Amino acid sequence: MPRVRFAPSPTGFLHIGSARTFIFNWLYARHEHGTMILRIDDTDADRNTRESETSIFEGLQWLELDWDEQYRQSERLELHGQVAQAIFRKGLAYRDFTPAGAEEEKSRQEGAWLFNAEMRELSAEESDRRAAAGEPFVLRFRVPRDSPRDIRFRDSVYGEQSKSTADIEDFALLRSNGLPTYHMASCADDIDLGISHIIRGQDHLTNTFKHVLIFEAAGAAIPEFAHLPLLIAPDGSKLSKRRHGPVVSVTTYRDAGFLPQAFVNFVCLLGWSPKDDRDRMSVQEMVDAFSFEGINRSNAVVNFREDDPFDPKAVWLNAQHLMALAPEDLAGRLLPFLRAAGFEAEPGKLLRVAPLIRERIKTLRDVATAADFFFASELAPYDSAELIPQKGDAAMALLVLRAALPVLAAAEFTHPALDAALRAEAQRLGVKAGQMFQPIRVAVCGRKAAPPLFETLEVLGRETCLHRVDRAIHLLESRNEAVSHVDS
RNA sequence: GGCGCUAUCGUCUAACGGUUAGGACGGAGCCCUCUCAAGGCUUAAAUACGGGUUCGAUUCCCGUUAGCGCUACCA
Repeated sequence: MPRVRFAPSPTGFLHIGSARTFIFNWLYARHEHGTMILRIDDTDADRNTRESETSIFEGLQWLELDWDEQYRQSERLELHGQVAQAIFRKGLAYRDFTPAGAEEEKSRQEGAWLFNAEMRELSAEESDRRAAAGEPFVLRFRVPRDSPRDIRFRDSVYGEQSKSTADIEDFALLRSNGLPTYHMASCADDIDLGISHIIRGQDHLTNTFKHVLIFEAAGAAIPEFAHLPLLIAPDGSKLSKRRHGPVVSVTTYRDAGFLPQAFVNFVCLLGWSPKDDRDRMSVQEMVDAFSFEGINRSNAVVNFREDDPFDPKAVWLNAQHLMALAPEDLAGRLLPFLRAAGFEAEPGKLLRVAPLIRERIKTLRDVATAADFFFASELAPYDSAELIPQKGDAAMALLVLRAALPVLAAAEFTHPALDAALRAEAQRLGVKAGQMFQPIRVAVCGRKAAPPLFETLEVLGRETCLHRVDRAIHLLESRNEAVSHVDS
């Protein structure tokens, strides 16, 4: 049974790239009926914040994906130290007493810094003596130097990988404050937690050679690796909080009214393909179809813009998922957005409205602009010119609306009955059906673009409809007066 | 600089040596239609460049170019 982990470091909000790494791990775990582990990699006390950790959980919760085990790296420091010690005792690591940020900097700038021979060759006696004297040191891995050999591993995405030890520097295992570095803590935990597959961003591909060295030194089995191509901005730069702001945060998608399943769908299609022509997929379909073979190797652009923070395909997918939702589910998700926009929405009514707007909204948040007239007690002001139908004039609008009043007052208030009655009235008046419907639509909705008229009337109810049509008539009358006044 | 990785329409991708290089988003057009949508149909749009290998290269190899990553006592 595979065991996989998502190991974010709490140094900012959960961004879309990290979320994708979580999703790929989760998809693999669920596909293989394995174990999904969440591990907070918080060994860098200087940069970790509690707020960031909270926001990461917030982001993960929104995804509606779960995990089976949870750990915090800072609570496992003892283990990391033990593994480091074991490596040290085997002579595979050494103490480096070079003060932090000392002259080494210069030689590093010039290029190939691999190790400091003086420290690497320090005698055991002197090393022990200086350590005992309390001199701070960094514990470094002693990368084999005598006869360079190739470190190899097979990546499930990128294939066979190899790198000469001659190109790997003596990296740190323990910092001078005694805390483990990422490499150390991560490998020690991966060993201890029995991680079988490490699925992470491609930015770790070259780090993996170091990790293989650590696994070997610790006498542990080497896990499988699957590195994911990176997500990048339209200009090719990597996604960053500083440069791209909140558009890279998953909570931005949440707050904009994306459905988690749509977000998961969008993100999993970035760098992975089911190899058939499917694009809109349910979470279960993604789980079923997921495999490392479907992951490709080149970076994927999240196609956002300054003026539009969301990739058009994400928006389209969201609309697709919105339409696939059961009305009750949709209404339930719409409600908080409606309330946030200041509408006193009653759930029963929303359930009737939801089917009318589902094909007309791209995000949940759109409900505020698409369904406002259902919930507002008074219509927002609109231009009376909107009431004038195609190839008609104000007089026609007035005629139609006046005629509509008694029909609306008398007809059975159902979709088919209203349809029949208003069509008949249009015919009687000698106007086209559209010319009849449009003024009523605007009178009732306050705008031209709206859901189908009869369902709308039905949901709105007789009283509201009569009131709004009446108001529209007054609007037109005062408009006519104004016009004739100008004419004379 | 060193090392590693990558390269198909604007974007996400399919084509594991032989296709008129396919699909999706977005764009354009048409249809449907009480508006707006949704839906349907049509259309423009790509194999970075140069060498090989091969009867035949998007596909395999080499080089160039470009991009990305690592090169921290960050992860």
